[in-house]
Amino acid sequence: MPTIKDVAREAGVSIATVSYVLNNKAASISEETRLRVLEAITRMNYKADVTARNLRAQRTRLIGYAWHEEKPGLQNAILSQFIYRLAKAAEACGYHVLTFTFPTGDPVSAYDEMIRTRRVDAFIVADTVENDPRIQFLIERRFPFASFGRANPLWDFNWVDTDGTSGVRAAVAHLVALGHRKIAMVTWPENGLTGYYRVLGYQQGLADANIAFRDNYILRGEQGIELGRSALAHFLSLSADDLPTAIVTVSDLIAVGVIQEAEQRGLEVGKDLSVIGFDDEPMSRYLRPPLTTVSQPLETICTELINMLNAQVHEQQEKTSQVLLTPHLVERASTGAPRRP
Amino acid sequence: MPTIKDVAREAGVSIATVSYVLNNKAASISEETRLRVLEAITRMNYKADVTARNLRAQRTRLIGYAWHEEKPGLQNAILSQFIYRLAKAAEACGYHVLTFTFPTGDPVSAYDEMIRTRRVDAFIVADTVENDPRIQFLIERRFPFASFGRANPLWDFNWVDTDGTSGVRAAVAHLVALGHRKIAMVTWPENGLTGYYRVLGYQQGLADANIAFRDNYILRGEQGIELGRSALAHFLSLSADDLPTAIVTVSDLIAVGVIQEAEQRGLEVGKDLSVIGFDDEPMSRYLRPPLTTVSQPLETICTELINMLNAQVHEQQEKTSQVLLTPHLVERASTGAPRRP
DNA sequence: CTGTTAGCGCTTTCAC
DNA sequence: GTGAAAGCGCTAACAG
Repeated sequence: MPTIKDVAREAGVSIATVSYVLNNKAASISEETRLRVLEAITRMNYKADVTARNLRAQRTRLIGYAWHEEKPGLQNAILSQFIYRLAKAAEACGYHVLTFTFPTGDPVSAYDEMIRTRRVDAFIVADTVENDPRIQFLIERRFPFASFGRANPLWDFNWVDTDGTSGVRAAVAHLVALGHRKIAMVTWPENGLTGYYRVLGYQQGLADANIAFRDNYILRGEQGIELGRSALAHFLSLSADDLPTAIVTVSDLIAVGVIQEAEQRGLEVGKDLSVIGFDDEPMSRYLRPPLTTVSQPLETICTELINMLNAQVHEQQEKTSQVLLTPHLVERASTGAPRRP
Repeated sequence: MPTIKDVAREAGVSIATVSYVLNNKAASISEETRLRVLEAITRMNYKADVTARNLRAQRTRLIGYAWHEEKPGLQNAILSQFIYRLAKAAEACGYHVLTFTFPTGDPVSAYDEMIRTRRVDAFIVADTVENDPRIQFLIERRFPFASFGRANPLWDFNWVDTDGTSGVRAAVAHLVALGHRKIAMVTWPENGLTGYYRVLGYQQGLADANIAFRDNYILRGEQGIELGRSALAHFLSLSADDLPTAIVTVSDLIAVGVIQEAEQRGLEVGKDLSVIGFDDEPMSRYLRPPLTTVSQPLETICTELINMLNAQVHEQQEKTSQVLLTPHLVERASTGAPRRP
């Protein structure tokens, strides 16, 4: 591998000159030598050693992303799309994404290690939980990071999030427009922030249409498909008059469960029962019927996150920013007018 | 951030001494100074700067992994599990995984860039295709890498792969044991190597049971769920006598499509029709019925890959190795004895 | 305009 | 046993 010295020798100049050419330093290099150096560079197929550059510049151009242990069946395909888009957005700014893992019990020390060894310039945190200890830690440490997801309304840090409230609200509005009045919801356990905002959207959507909120129309649980199945079973066990005609869920996976159970019980989804998911996973358009769902604007999320990092790292900006992105509803065939409104 | 100098000053020794202690260099440091240094290190919360170390050692302790653009609906959840396990296996050896992306048209130049800038010490290549240009390039370049997946039987390089042949063969054997004789297969287009090996297993499985191979029992296509659906539709269009009682597929996603179509047509999967997938995706156990499938030994795959890299990078080993891992069949309820054998 | 030189933080000979 | 010093490959004052 040629170094800057080799190029300098080849071009008959000093290494400083090569460096100037490399970095387009205004320190005006004569066109003649510039070309000579450039020619030597291409001839030797030279590229600057990034480690040496980084040592000199005291940065790594690396963004840390902690890879989450996936609980079987619980995770969605969204995260893997997310990291792909993140890598792309990072590359557009000359960064790369360095992945690492952390033990479930102790999320913080893996981040700490990365900071102390100066492995990365910043972090992207995703899949956050309420009062996420990683975020608390990074705030205290005053280390640059941006989060996909909120953690605590009182904490001041950079985050981007999908506005789950408006997403679910739009979902409910869509159902109401179709003529539904008996709309149930399936969501995660009570302690999560993401679920909280989505339930809020559900309640707002009902309120918009002057529909009373009923406790027995909301069901909570952990596991995606299973949850969807048991949720529908639960709703169908209500008295005939109370049977919901539509079900809003907080993930496509849950919606899949609802659809499976419905088909098995001979209900035609989209006709007898309307179902809405959340995420717009790649497979959702291929379900039968294709799933109406709320689409997460992943690409925008990622570019926003990277922008925040840039603002923080480069421009030493102290002010944090928060971005709430309105998702859009993708109307497909799993929703339709109720049979008996 | 404290540097080695700060520690040296704090402990009243030279930086060399600190370095010796840090690296447990046999250059016998007296127990007394060793403790003094150690104490200074903890007091200052010091950790060696990894960039400086890397520059000195001429390595990065980074493994490059190119993130593939995911075609919506085509990808499986396996890859995202794979990269998590890979990150874990890498960390066990003091490495981290650096992700990058490449444009579909030109896979090679992104790898080239990483090499020339000395960004990574090695690559892990996954999701390979026949005659994969990335592999050809890395072989020519003589750059350390290991591949999850084969590419060309004539090329000599490090790879680990799931033995699709034995996996599908076992799947067929399972069906035969249950009493099936009319076993069809759904697979990818003809040009892929992975699909080739799996079809081979299908043929071997039939041969094992003295069942004749029929052309119209094999269907090919691209898109997972859709393919499964249309495949079943095709098979059901055969004359009554020819109707297959079991279907083997090359992915869980395809199997999902088959199951969906079957349910919709009133067939009870596991009774009227047996279906087998491949991959054992996280969600597959939660399908109704739970999917019988061939499980990829991801954890072993990843540790093997990292081992190969270690052998190549550390021990300058020239000899390549190839590992074919036998997957195991996970028997669940989507398979059962045929109704009319 | 170009070259000399001092580091960035660390490891490792080579002296003492 | 410990320290001085060279140097990994690069950038950026500072001279000239």
